[in-house]
Amino acid sequence: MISLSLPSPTKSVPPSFKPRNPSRQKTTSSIKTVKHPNFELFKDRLIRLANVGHLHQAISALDLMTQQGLTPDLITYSVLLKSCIRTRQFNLGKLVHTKLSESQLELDSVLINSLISLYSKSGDWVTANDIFQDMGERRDLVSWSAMISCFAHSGMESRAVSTFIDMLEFGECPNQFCFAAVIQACSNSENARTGMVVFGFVMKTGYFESDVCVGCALVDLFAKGMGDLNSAHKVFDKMPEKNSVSWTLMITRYSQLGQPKEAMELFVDMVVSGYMPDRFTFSSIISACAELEQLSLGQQLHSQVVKYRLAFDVCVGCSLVDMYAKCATDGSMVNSRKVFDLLPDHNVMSWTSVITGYVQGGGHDKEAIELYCRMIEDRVSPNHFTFSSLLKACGNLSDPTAGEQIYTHAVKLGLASVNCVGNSHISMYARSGRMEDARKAFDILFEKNLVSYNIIVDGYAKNLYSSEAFEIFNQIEDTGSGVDAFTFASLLSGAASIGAVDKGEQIHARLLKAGFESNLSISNALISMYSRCGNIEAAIQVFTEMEDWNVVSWTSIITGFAKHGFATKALDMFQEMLETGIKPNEVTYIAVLSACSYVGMINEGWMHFNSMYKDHGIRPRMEHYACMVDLLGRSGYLEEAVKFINSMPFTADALVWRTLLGACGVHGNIELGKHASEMIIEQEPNDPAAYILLSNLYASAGQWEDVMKIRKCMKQKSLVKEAGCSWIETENKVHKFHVGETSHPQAREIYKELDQLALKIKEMGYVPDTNVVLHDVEEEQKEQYLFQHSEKIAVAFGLISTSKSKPIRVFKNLRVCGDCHNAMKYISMATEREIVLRDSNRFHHFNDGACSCNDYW
DNA sequence: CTAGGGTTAG
Repeated sequence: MISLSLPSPTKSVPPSFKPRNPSRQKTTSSIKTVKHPNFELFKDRLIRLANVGHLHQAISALDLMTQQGLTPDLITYSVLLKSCIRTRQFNLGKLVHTKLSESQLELDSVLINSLISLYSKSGDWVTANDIFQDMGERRDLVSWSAMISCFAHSGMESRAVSTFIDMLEFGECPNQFCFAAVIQACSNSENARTGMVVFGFVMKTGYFESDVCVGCALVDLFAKGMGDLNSAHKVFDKMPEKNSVSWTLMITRYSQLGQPKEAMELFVDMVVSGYMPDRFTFSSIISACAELEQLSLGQQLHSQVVKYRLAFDVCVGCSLVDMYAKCATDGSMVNSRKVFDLLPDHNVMSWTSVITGYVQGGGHDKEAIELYCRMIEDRVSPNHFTFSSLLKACGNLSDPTAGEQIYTHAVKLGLASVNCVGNSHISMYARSGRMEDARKAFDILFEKNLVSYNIIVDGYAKNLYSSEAFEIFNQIEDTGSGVDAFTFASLLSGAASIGAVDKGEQIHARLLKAGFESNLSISNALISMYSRCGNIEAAIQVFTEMEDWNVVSWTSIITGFAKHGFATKALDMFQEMLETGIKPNEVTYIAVLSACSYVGMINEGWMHFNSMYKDHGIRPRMEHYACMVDLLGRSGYLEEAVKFINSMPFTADALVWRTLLGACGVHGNIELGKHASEMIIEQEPNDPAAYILLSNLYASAGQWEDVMKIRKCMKQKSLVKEAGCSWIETENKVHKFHVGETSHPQAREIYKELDQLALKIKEMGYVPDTNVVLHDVEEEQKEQYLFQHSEKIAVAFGLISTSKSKPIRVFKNLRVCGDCHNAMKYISMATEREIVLRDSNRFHHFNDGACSCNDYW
């Protein structure tokens, strides 16, 4: 289960612990016996300096002693080392370690245990473990406990547990320290079962009653390990002795496990019961504010901590950095950064807090990586949390090159084997679309947990590798580690991306069985799965049967109605949502505005656009402006759309211009289209979409020379158009088709069906729209090209392989072409089948010769 | 000599 043959990373100053040369030892002891008259004097002074924390001076005193031929004894070193650990001056501690190695003294277990503690606390588990491994006979219960604890707080909980088991086999009997450490390691979903065994064990020993630390560890076992706050609270109530640490722990867990209000109430209880809140307590309730996104309360607490003189404490500082980042409604890091910059001392946590703030705030990923560089310059060593956030930033940026560099740093520090770093590494590749690398990163993990599985399943699903996604899903069920809400959510969104409604229904059945019926996020995922798979009726049913709705539920159903062309229904739902007192968010407004734009409701669109800031304080973002450009442009108000773009409070990005270019295509406005594509190319010179859209525009106007020019330009830049493809799910399998696809086993039947369809619909009045063919060839050949379009192939396959009672649901990665749209109407009439087609933008329901979009798209 | 509360991946 646990590999001991980890690649050994390069370490800083690895002192040797091999047994000393015996003759040399004799010399050492002979020096020791000859006591210089000043020896005790030097030693006393040194110890006094160390105890008051003047460590630099103490180390100078140590050097002076050695220069004068005096050999400081183990006690002197021990005091010095402890002081370094206590004051968290780990670099000085490591310096003492080097001097200790040079002194040739033989170390006893007490001193070595201090060294393990030093490296453990400085985040260097590799060196701590090397020292532990080299101890041999001298290893005692304290060493084992220190090592277990080291693994536990280095994010290697399973290794901590296996070390504990090794210890038991070795014959050591655990004490309260050891129990506290191993229970801590068990306080996560992977090891909670083991934790419960230890729980039974420890309750017989009496350590629960006698030791607050054991009690705290048990509170966490239930809270973090089992996710069961009620039981955690019961343990807390039963603790015979409480202190501010145990109170703070309980408050923190309430806040972290989604009950920040209860955390606040408990804080009041604590103060009323006469316990003094300290820096950790403040830190915890400031975090509760961040959870509640209550900026004003957070600011009040900020002024409180200023009064308590805790404002410059690193720990409180971290939570303030986090709170200001999470509560900034405009995504600005200004306040958070101000708090960070004012902190007099920075450590790993404060750096990690601000980096994480930048990453989670969205759109500040580059700054996060810059901060990391500054952190390195400041010689602060990052830990596994830091790397998690940084790799996430690289994933957000789709920049696997930077990610690989950062991952290399993690490898060097021995942190790549930490679960959350490995998981972020997979996620980084998956989000950059590099699934093969993601799979490699997944395969090299020492230990896979549920999160690892969820990431890879999600990656496969989002990148449309459906069979791989479900293969992994079956593996999860086999491992028995339990499928959780995240897995279901990933799978549902995967099924939704692919449009695999049969799979979606299966997952639905499974999650009902697993008891996730009333889980809000899952229900929301179901709404969007059914809607995105083309079954809006099922989506409505899920929505109606829910017990409670949040803004995501409402937004999902509004988006569903909008995408399926039911604009009025979408707007009615929005109204209803406001009446029930739910506050809309940015995403809700994207749904509302696009509902208007899909059907050309200009007045309503303007009304909502103006109201979003005025009535709800939501500042329109680029996407909202793009919706308005779409609404105006496609309704034919191209000049107004341009005027609108020029009046925007920020520079329009490529998305906005691409939207306008699309509208120019619909209305054949070549001049404006040229302008729009220039604007896109200026910002994204290597975006093939701009060239393709412009070339389509020229082609539909018959300007073949211009088409050729664009082709040539694209070739020079080696830009490739995203290949169009369509797919359909039948009997749990996704069949994917590209243009002119012939590799499908049933290709012969499919093309036969297509030929028959062509004849039939032409008789009914269908005229091929050869204008959309972008090649300058003969008419007849153009018609042939048209009947090789992927969406037509997919529909033909659907017709020959599905039963008549069900609608045919086809999905396309790009926008549906004009000729296909027209042909689908005829096909629906000729075959008396409903055809549901999802393109990159919206749904088209073809029924009896008409489309639900009323040809407005 | 070893211990408890603050950050993290989906």
